[in-house]
Amino acid sequence: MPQLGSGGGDDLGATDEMLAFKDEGEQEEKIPENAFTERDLADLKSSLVNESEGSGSPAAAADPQRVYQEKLPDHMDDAGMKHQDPGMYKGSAYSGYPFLMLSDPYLPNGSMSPLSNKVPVVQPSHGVHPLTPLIPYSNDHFSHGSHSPHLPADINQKQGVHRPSQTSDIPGFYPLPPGGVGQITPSMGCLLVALILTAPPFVPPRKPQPEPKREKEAKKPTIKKPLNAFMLYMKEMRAKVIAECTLKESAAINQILGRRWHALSREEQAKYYELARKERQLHMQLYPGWSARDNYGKKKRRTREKQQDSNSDPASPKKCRARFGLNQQTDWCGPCSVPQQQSSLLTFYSLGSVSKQHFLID
DNA sequence: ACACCTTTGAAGACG
DNA sequence: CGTCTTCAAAGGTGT
Repeated sequence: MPQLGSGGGDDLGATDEMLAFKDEGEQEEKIPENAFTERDLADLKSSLVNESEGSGSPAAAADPQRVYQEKLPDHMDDAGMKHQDPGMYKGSAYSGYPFLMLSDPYLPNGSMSPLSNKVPVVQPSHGVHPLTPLIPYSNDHFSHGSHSPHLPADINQKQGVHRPSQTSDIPGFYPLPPGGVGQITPSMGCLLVALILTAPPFVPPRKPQPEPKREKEAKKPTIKKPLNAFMLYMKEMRAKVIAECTLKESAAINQILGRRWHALSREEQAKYYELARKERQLHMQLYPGWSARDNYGKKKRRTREKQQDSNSDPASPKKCRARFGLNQQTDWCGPCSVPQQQSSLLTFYSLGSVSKQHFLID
């Protein structure tokens, strides 16, 4: 491992990161540390170190380019989506893919990709049913109208969107339709059969819909943004971090996840970038007319004052990169969050040259 | 009930 | 083109 700058006596591969995080004192204080047991904290730190080692390994360091979605091989490009893309996840790169691969609920016959015959590799998230896929889009999007259980009625009808038939390779991040169980093919295996046989017959309660709810349903459903790579990573790892840290506060969890994200190896991150790319493609196919702008203003945003505060943070990664003329794509900014009103040493890892530079922020 | 916090990345808006 | 803004998830917390 190229130890650049520091590294001296520490035997930990990710000394730089760890030291930087600790030395800067940054957001550690924001995390309610009293919520950690000593062991949890140790575990967390140790896990961070282990992951950091991965990112700092010679192999990772030798990787000249970070694999962002724009830089992914062309063979994974649109062509793959247009033509069934049969081998997308067949490669070894995804052999251990942690997400549950379910049948594409949008296929007319609910057929599954051959890949789906593989045993779903699920890291059983705590409190998450093992059969529960990671679902980025709310069921609301698909529960409007009996004619089209999968798509918002307005989109389905207005835009004539047909469910893509080429998405069998797309991870099953989308909700199963209400009758989805019946569409699951034998490839889902005996497990579902057993579940169905042992479970009492499910008779959906025929509760009359209250009028207000109907009004709500009549409202145009909000189509959420597709999740980006980090969001997908968070979704997968949140339960794990919560279990490790006995933390529940999302803000603190997200801070940890952000660090872990940086500690991931390029290859690990590439998996999520690729998945996010496919998510976007699927989203585009499902909602061709949708724009992120559609959701602008649907959330009440914080006050202008707050926004300016956050923007004035001199240590935000974006600002750091911009400030020092670093490449937003290839230069990874190390621990950038520094206590406000305080000078701090920032560390940048330029992937091109595998060099490391320090900048003093005032 | 709902905004805020906190993270990264994508996309739109804007100068 | 570069920069800024907004939103995506999540759940405790505060108003």
